[in-house]
Amino acid sequence: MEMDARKKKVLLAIIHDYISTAEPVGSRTVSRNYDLGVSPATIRNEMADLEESGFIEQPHTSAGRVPSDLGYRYYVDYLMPRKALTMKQEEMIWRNYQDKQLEIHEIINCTSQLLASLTDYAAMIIAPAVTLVATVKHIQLVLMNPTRVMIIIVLDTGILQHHLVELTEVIRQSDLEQISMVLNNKLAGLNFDDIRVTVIKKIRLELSRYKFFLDLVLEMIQNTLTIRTPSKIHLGGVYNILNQPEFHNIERVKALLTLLEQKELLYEMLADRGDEDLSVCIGVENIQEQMKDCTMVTATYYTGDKMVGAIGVLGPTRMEYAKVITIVEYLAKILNQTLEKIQRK
Amino acid sequence: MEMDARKKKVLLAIIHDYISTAEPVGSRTVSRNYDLGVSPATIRNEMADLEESGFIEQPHTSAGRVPSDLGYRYYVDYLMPRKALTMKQEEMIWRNYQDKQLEIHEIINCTSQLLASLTDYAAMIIAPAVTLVATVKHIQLVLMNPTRVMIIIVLDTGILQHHLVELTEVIRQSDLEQISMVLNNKLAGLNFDDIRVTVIKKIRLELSRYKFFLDLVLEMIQNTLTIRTPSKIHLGGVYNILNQPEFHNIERVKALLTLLEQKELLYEMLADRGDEDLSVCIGVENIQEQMKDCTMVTATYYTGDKMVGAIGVLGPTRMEYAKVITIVEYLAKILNQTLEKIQRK
DNA sequence: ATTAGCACTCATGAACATAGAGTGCTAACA
DNA sequence: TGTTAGCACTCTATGTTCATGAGTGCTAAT
Repeated sequence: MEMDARKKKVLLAIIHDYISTAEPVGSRTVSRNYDLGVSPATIRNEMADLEESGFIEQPHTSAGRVPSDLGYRYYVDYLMPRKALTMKQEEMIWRNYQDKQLEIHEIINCTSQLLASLTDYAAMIIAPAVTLVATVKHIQLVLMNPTRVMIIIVLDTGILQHHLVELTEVIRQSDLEQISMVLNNKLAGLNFDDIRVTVIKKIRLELSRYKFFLDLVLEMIQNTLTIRTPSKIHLGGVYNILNQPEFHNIERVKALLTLLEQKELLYEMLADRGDEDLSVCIGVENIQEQMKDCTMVTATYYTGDKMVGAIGVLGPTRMEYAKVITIVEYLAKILNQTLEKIQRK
Repeated sequence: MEMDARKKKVLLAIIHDYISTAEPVGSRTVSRNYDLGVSPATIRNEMADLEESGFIEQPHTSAGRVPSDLGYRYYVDYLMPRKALTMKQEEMIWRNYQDKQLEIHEIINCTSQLLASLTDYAAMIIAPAVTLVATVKHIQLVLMNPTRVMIIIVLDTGILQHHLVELTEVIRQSDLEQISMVLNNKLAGLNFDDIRVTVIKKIRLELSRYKFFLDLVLEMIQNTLTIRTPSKIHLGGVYNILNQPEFHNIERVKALLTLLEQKELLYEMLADRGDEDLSVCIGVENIQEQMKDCTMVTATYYTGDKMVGAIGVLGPTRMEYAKVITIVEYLAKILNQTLEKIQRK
């Protein structure tokens, strides 16, 4: 598509104007407010061309133009000016992280709220699959009653997993202590990759008389270290979208909220981003029908070199792309750093 | 207020009709659909009286009548027929609880969702302040790094509390083990009421050389056993209210959702019910301005004889009172039983 | 005490007129 | 050849009028 400089300027003007007003943009408006040095008539010609190329559309004959999904795409890929964070934003972020936080969950939670309030859209974060890189710090077995045992696994990242197990046989506190000891000796300091069949076998051998119980425990440890529970998606500021004029229609709100309740779907959308660090999914580019008027900006974050999670912002296609992208990228980076700090202890 | 039998019938008819249609009810409708054996004109006279007494109101001169908050109040207190659960509802409840659940959080979560889907309104549950009756099962101190310790408190109710503590001095694993031992010896089996100053003093004495660390730990144990964290309110099916015609106005939705985000407020509303087991707060009876069109039905639930939590349903004042009250009462009872079962182990 | 009858009120929605924003096209202009 | 002024045209949004119908309150008859 041959886009001369002026066409780009016109498209840019239309997109910026529409983003801030949510009203179709007319040739007059462009000519007056974005000094291209040409008359509305000229703009109209350009607009006709842009419409033919599919970058903008007319809601109806006598209305102004509105950017199409394709238009936004071109904007994001080629036209969008990169924006630095404002002082105010930096300060908000700084303030949010200043009290040193030790807990990952707390960090994730704060970040999702921060993301939402910075952007004024809905924020979502896949909690880090820290278990993939985490190592076992301590395993504790607590006897709740003669046939019920609570298994507690403490990871070095500060994450705690616990599970109640119901046994068919009675077990004594002293038995548990012995099992605990062996487990801790063998597993402490190891991560998922380290815990190989050989280790497991050794434990099985050493504790063969507790077989009926041991299998449950080992299975649970396996789960703790591998499962990325799809439920661990944090949403923040979902109600922000109610402030957007495109969501003054209750039906649309309902559709989207219903979608946001399906955590598995969200998980997919956030996680299946290929190897791009930052992804912008505009309108119909989203697989979900209900999201055809929405854009999702996502970024992945890492610990070391493993991808462990993703953060995202969901808003109308008429989104403040420059601002949102800057913020999402920045917060992903901050998450990287913060997690790495925890990781390094 | 002298209400003869027919007036009551008319009020009942108006309320039932309005609850199911959400449309103002006219004298014709009442006469035709609720056989009182009198003509519309007679009904009109009765309605005029009811309006004068404040039980019903007219949105405008030529509209039918709508129950007022006072009308609903009278209905709930004197007119409402008690309703048994339907087979379908019983089955839904039964199915929800059939897989034996061991974890309190899980139970609370399920219950809030169940409550919402049974009633079609928003459900909220204050997680049981189990810590008040819970006893300490086990205390574990895990050394995360030389100056950071994770304190884990396991309660007999299966609740786990943990906290990371940053120390100013270095501490060794062996120190922790000794502290753990003393704490467990002294505190295991005790609940909040049992843990008196004398016990604490004894511990302080016995572990005087760990003073710098001990105070932190003891403080945290105190907190665990006393604090009713206001954040522990589970909401379920908030979006159900979008299906109610009274919430087709976005502004109203926004106001209510904002309110629901203030957990402390919710906590107050749910908890401050005096000694009533079941409470129905209709329209302006709610302190919150934003809830003047809403009714909240709440019930408290107990473990043993201590009040430990509350469940509630929030919907428009035009609520299916009979159904909701039945369900709320029933689920509160079920929670009682379930928790007691856990309590008894 | 009840009710039929009737005049009156008011929301709702259709039909219609008007204003205004914006377009596309044409012809003139630099 | 690109740009622009001018103009007719389109379509939405807004406001007005008017008819309709649901529902009422009142009165007089039963």
